[in-house]
Amino acid sequence: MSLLLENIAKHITLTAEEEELLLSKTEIRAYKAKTVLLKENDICKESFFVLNGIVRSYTIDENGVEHLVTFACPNWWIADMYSYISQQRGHLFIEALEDSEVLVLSKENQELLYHRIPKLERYFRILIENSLVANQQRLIDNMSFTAEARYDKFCVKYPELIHNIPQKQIASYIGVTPEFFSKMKSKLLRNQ
Amino acid sequence: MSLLLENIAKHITLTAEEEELLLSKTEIRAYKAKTVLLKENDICKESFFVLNGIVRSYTIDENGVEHLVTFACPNWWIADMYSYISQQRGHLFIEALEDSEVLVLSKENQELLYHRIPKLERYFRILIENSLVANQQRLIDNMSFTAEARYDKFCVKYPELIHNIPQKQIASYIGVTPEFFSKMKSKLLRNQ
DNA sequence: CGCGACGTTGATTTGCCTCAACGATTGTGG
DNA sequence: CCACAATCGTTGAGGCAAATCAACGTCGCG
Repeated sequence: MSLLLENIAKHITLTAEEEELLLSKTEIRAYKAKTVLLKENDICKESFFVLNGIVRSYTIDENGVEHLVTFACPNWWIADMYSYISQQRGHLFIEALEDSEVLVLSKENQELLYHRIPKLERYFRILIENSLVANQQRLIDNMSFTAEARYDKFCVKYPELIHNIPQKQIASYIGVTPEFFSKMKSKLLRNQ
Repeated sequence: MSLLLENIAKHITLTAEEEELLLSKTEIRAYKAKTVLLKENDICKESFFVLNGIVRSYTIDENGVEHLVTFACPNWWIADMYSYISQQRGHLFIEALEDSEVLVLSKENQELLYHRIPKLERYFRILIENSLVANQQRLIDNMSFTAEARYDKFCVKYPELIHNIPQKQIASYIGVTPEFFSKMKSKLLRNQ
C-alpha cells in the first residue's frame, strides 16, 4: 500500500497531507493472470504502479509477432507512454503475467497532482530519465550484441524473472523466436 | 540565440526575469565539424542544445563498430544522459557532424535553475517523456522491421539529413553495415 | 598532387527465422 | 478427479537477411 510512498521518498520529500492527497487520488486494483489492462488502439487514460505480481507491455507487428517492450515488477510504473501523454490511440498491449495488484493513477489525477504538488514533477522527471537511460542501453545492446550476450544481460537485470515467466516472454524481450531461444539455451548448457 | 526560449515557450511560460536568469547560466560554443565534445569514460558535465549544425552521439562496441544513438538537429538537446544524471563515467561519444553552434548548460547550473525556476522541471520532464517515446518506438522498429522498412521510417523522420550526412551514419543509425546499406539503396533504385 | 574518407560491388559465411513434428506440463470443464 | 485441450518447450531441416572480407573507384581537402 505505501510501497508507492516509499518509492517516492527516495527522490523527494512529501508532507503527510501531500501523501494523503496523493493516495486519495489513486485506486488499488487486482488483476488475474492474463488479464489485458490495455489493448492496441485504446487510449491509455491511466498508468499503473505494480504492488505485486508481474505486468508486461508488448506490441504485435504486422506478421502477428509479439515484441515485449517492458516488464513491470513490483515497485515499477507501466503505461503506454505515447498514448498516455498524447491521449491518442496507442499501439501497446498491457497484460498481467501473474495475478497482480496495481495502484492506478489516472491521467486526469496526475495532472491535478502536478498542480497541487509541483514536487511530483521532479519525481516523475527522475523516473522517466532513468527509463530513458535503460531504454537507450537496451537499444544499443540490440545493435551491438548477439542474442546470447543479450540473454546474459537479461539474467543480470531480471534475475527474479528467469524461472518465473514463460521462456517465450524472455525470447520476445531479447528479440529472438522461442525456437531459437530454446536452441541457444541448450547450447549454453552443453558448453557447461 | 532565443531559439531555446522559443522552444521552452512551447511547453511552459517564463517571466522576462526567469528567461534572463536562464540565459545567464548558459554559454554559446562553436565547434568545427568532427570535433569530439565528449568521449567514452568522460563524465558528462554539460548538456548541449543545438542552435545550428548537426551533432551525433554514438557508442563503439567491443569489435570497434560504431552505433549511432542520437542525431541532434537544431532545436534539440543532446547529452550522455546516463553519465549526466549519475555523474559516473559514460559510454557515449558526442561529436559535431558539421560546423555547429550549441548552447551549453552545465549539470550544476541545471540543478540551480531547477531550484530557482521549478517550472523547468516540467519543461524537461516533457522533453524526456518525448525522447522516451521516440526511443521506445525505435527499439520496437528494430525488433519488428527489416532494414528496408527502418530506412523508410528514417527518411520520414529525418528528411533533412538524408543528403547532408555520410551514408555510413545513416547505416549506423538504422543498424546495418555501410556495405549492406549501399546494396539496399541500389536495390531500391533498381526497383525504381 | 596525393592521401584518406567514403561508397560500391562481389563472394562467402553466419546468426537467426520458418515450418513442422512431437513430448511435457498445465488447467479446466464435465 | 480424471480427460482432454491448450500452452509451452524442444529438436531438426532448410532458407534468408545481413555480416564479413576484400578489392576497387571516386572525390574532397590539406
